[in-house]
Order: sequence, then C-alpha cells, then structure tokens
Amino acid sequence: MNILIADDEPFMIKIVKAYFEKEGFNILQAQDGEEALRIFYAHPIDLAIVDWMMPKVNGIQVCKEIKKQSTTKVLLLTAKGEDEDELIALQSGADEYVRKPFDPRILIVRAKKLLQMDRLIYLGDLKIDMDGQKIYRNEQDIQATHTEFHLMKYFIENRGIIISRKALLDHVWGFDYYGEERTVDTHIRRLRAKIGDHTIKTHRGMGYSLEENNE
Amino acid sequence: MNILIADDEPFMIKIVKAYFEKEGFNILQAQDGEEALRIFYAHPIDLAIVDWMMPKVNGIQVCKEIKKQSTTKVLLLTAKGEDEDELIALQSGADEYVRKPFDPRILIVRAKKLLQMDRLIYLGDLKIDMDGQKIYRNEQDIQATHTEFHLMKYFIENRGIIISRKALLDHVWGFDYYGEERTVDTHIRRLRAKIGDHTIKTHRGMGYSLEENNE
DNA sequence: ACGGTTTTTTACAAGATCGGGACGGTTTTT
DNA sequence: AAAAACCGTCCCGATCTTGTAAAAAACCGT
Repeated sequence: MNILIADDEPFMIKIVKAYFEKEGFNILQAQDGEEALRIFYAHPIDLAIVDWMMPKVNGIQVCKEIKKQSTTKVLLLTAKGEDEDELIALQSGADEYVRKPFDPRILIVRAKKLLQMDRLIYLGDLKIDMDGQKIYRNEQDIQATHTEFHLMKYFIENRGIIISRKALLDHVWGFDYYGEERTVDTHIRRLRAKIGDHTIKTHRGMGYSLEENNE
Repeated sequence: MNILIADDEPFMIKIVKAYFEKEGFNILQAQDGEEALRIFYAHPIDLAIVDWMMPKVNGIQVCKEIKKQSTTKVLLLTAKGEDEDELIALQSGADEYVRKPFDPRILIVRAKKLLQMDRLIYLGDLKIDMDGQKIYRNEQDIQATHTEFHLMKYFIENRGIIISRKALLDHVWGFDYYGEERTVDTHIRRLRAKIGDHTIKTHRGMGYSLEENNE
C-alpha cells in the first residue's frame, strides 16, 4: 500500500510517516504541491494525504488534479477550521477531510476506511480481493478463473494448515461433487502457474497448504 | 431517497428535516434509539443520521444494530468533541461522523457523498453524471437508456469488483424481478456499444466488472 | 540404487459460457 | 395513428474452462 504524504512542514511528515510505517504502509513524501503531483504521476499511489496550505500548488489544486486523472483516494489536511473550508474541500472531490491538530490514530482509521483494507488480503507479492473476486500479483490482475479463485479463497481461510484433497473437493467443489481427487492436482498446478510455485506447498500423502511467508 | 433522522431534541430534527427536504429527500424521524430501529425495520432506509446521546438505546448501539443487518449508511451526530469518541464511532461501523454544532450544508454534502450523489465521475474518455443521469463520451452525451444508466451506476459504485448476473439483477432490476439472467448480457452488450468495449470486462463463470484503467 | 508410490506435467475432449444477431411485445415519441 | 425506441427472450457458433487420462518426474523407504 503506497501512501503519499504532502506537507510543507517536515515535522508533520515525520510524525505521520512514523505512524503509518508502524502499520506497514509504504510512504512517499513531498514538500509542496508540485512535487506531490510529480510523485503521483511516477508511482502507483493508493492514498494521497495532502495538506491544504502548501507552496507552489495548494492542496485543493492537487486534489482536483488527482481526481481528474484517477480514482485514487485523497485525504485533505488543514490547519484551518472553518466549516466553509470543509465544504470547499469536499466539493473539490476530496474523499476525506481532517483538521489539524489531529489524533494520529484517527488519521489511521480514516485512511484504512478509505482503502477498504478489510476486504483485501496481502500475501507476499499477492493481493486478494475477497469481495471483488480477483487476485493480483504485483498489482496485476492474474485473471484467475472461478475455480481457481475459490480454491485460493479456501486456502486463505485456512492458511498455514494442511488441507487434504478431499477437504478441498468438499469445500470448493461442494460436498455433493462426484469426481476424481486428482482433479485437484491439476487446478493446484494451474493456480501455481499464476501465483508462483512457492506459495502453495505440497505435503506428500496429506495434501496442500498455503504458506504464510513465501520465499 | 429515504433518510432516517434520530435525535431526542425536536428542534434538531426540525432543522435537519427542513434542510434535507429542501434537497428533495424523504425524511423519517425518531426521538430515541428504540423508535429509530423500529422505523429502520419497517422502511427501506438509505441513510440513517443518528445522534449519539439518546434515551433507551444510544446511537452507537443503533449503529451497530443497523450494520449487523444491512449495508445502510450511518452518520453519527454528537455533541461530544473528543478524538477518542470519533474513534469509537468509526470503529462501531459508522460511515461518517459529524460534531455538533455543525453547518447544515456540511451535513448535506456528507450525506450526499455517502449516498454517492451529486457526483461527476471520470473514467477514461467517459464522464458519468450520477445526478443528471447522463453518460458522456468525449463530452458527447451517449444517450444511455434508463436501464443502461442504472447498470453503469451500479458498476461505478462497485468498480473493479466482479459482479454476478444475479447481483446485477437484484440491484439494477430489483430483488423481486423475475426474469432471465441472460437478459443482463444483452444490456451489457448495448452499454458496451455505447461506451466502448474495453470498459466492462467479462469474467467467465463469475460475472462482469468495470475496470479502473482502460488502456 | 531400486521399485513402488505419489505428484507434476502434458494433452485433449466434453461441456459450459458468452457475444452477437434476430425477433416480438411494450412503451414512448412524433 | 404511425414510427421509433426500448426491453426481454431465444438461438447459434466461437471460445474458454474444466475434468480426466496418461506419460514423465519426483519422492521415499529399504
């Protein structure tokens, strides 16, 4: 998850950065609006946390520019406290608005809400969207088929533990499915080809398991 | 659009009601948490604006109850002003949090944002006017029909995720619609003809999805 | 090192799914 | 009233997915 923080106060960036990195986010930083946009165009940003008052290009302009190009989430920060400003912020397309000074935990909560972290699962270079039924590898949709996705889903729900072919047939294909156990092998193989060999481990005579740490 | 307002101060309800009705919303009101839930169960509510401090059942509880049952949006109102409270509010599942006293216009903006109204969405060479019910391609109105627009709207509200035909029938045609699933295909085809083939992607055996980046 | 067993790989045919064309019925516009 | 637009359904050919079988490779205890 890449988060861009744009603020002209180095101290502010330092604080926010520290909190977000503790939560496992990857942080990119900018000191003014121009730099913010340059970074935005050069990297895949999931969320931009932008201060309103910045040199060169202000936060509102950055927000509008980002929103014109993409669906990247934007959170506006501001030292101002007028209701009027909040209106302008929201109308410029910002997804969220937080007033300075703020409790950093609130920023985290709001950021996570914007990023819909609850439906996304990260596993090494993989990202699984449980709602969207998609699997990404290095941000690229691997185009998993129906069975492949449900296989992956069941592995994730039982990650780390060894699952027998029978259990997989029962849960992915349905308990009333009648077919060869070896069919599972083929689908494991197809899935492996898409997500990388290392992620699903074979346990001879027992079944397969999804490994937490791949490498 | 049905909005439920729950607050124990009649004056508060009166103000909010007035503003929202001016915007064309249909308002239902409750004086305490118990009444709020009763109304919620009896009517299709799009958004619940709930005061934290209420007799019998408080706002947090109402929020949790609503979220347990549905995906109805909840906006919490509060006279308190602690950051701590905002955290509790968001963690209880509330979608938005507004402190009293507030500028009614902000409440409107936030409500509309939650309801995904009044928004212009850009998607490659497309522009979708959620409010005006129009879709433009290269600034040209593509003259989408009623069903086509609502199909598009639902895709946008769930962009990037794979949506089954059944889900589309349920949400675009209505959960009580009885008809062929393949009808969806035909409308997808007609929509594609107007917006370009690339935007809506087919996922064999799963459904369709609206892609963020059309390359 | 060997032979039996289990897993991986390859190949292919059956089956399911989808896109597009066409059509008739209904509603809206002219 | 006629014409146009819109909607839902059906069908067919093209395409993708899936299950199975069979060959190749890997594994394991002796």
